[in-house]
Amino acid sequence: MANTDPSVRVRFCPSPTGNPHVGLVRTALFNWAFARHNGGTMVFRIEDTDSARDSEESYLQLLDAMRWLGFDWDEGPEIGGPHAPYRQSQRMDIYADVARRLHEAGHAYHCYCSTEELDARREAARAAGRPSGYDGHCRELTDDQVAVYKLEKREPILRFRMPDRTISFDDLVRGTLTFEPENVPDYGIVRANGAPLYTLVNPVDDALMGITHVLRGEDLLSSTPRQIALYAALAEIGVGDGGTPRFGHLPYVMGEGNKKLSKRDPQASLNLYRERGFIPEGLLNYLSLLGWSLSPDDDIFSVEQLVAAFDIADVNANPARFDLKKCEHVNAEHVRRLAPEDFVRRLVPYLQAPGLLPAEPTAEQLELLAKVAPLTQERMVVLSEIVTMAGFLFVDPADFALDAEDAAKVLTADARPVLEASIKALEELADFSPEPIQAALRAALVDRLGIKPKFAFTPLRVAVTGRRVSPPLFESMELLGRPETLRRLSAALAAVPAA
RNA sequence: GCCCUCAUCGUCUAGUGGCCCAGGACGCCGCCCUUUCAAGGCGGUAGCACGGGUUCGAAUCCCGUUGGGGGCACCA
Repeated sequence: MANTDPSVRVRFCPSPTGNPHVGLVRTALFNWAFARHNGGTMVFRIEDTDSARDSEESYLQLLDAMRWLGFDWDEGPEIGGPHAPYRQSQRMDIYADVARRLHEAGHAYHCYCSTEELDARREAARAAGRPSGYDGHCRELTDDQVAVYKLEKREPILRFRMPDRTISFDDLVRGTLTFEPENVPDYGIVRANGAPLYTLVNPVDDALMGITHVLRGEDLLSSTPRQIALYAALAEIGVGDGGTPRFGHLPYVMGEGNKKLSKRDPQASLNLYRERGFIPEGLLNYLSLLGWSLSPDDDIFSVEQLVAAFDIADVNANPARFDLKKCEHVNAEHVRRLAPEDFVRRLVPYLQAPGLLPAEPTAEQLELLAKVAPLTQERMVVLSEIVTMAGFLFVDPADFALDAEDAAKVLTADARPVLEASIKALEELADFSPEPIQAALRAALVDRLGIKPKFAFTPLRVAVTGRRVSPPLFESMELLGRPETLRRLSAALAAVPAA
């Protein structure tokens, strides 16, 4: 195991817009694993400075997602900490003060350029083959110029003054990165209406909260030199302890084709995976494989194993495509590893969703679930499959219906003798449990009628469970009970077309 | 357009100069097992983007090309 460092302080700082998505989860996972591996501190901060896009609902979903995934935090919403509050919307006074001091110290200046002017000059720069960032127009305005702008009732934004020097840093996953000053233009840090921007609040809070390692998405890579410059300015005016965090830029999680998985992409939605019945163990295992690996020949591992081995230095730099098939496989492996009681407990909500179980299941219902669960555990990929696999046991007999396609394919005239012989054999059976059921049906159908097992049992399966794919047949019959089993076989017989 | 970045089977990856005519996993294709579907077992398919260097030796180091991705906001 790599050396650990308890002084590590990392943060996960999403902005509450839209639903949590898998890219966000992977970022949270790596930060959390890094903190826990080192015995360091995990800070959870909410970056809600964009009132136009942030929502309380999204904030609540974020908290819920973190808890469901099993991520805990040492400082943050609901538990507080030495740097509280941890929602940026509650820290506006701090930012206003820092912005003022930055301005006074000459690290930032008022910029009166209008959006239209900016756009026009940007276009011109592009056309001329020059870098298209801010051109420094308002860097050194004279008092007269400012007076004119004020007369025109222009409201300035506050813009950070980038130093005229090469900035390079040692990225934890990419090595040394270097940026020349002409490519890192001055940038806005406070809106004209006084609201601070992410470009200001993110580094300010990282400095104030003593963050030592910033592990974030690759999309923030090119803004890193700006933040490093801001850090230096903050140190100069006495904000934070003067240190600059190390940065590690995680590769993208890509969707279909070659585009980054975006929040709008349905395939990216964490809620979707929860609803389908992915379990946190499976999802986190799979997500960790996107850019990292535990060992050369083992893809399936626990969160504990991940934490024990995780090092940001081992993370790949290249973007990874999200592969649903593999994600499902990894999840299935973890479903199989669940302890039986745990498995049963997690199944309950998936049967409640379609109304197969009430909000308060009875003891009998839970007992039945406990009996059928083992028959389904190793053939299940996601938990919601319990509905199609075991729904036939929980559905009200009056509502039981056969899968139309399966019935049409299997319950043909040929099935008539099979059903008749089966009903007879099962009526006469003394002990209605799997072994005797199998023996009796085999004798009646395979031995006596000479039907191949596959053709003998498939019609029974459809008649009893409603579909061609189900848990083992004889166990299913036992759990259903003789009366209902016979009733369904008779109903199927009645529906079979005459020969 | 400018800047940054990435590049091993279809996909995720192992590989940090000799252990690699490249290992694992998912997928896919066969076969076995079998009351269905899975699971499991066995076998197969498929890759170092290209071109130059450096070196006794390169998937591994350097340069270039090509291709992918990102940034260039009063979003985060």
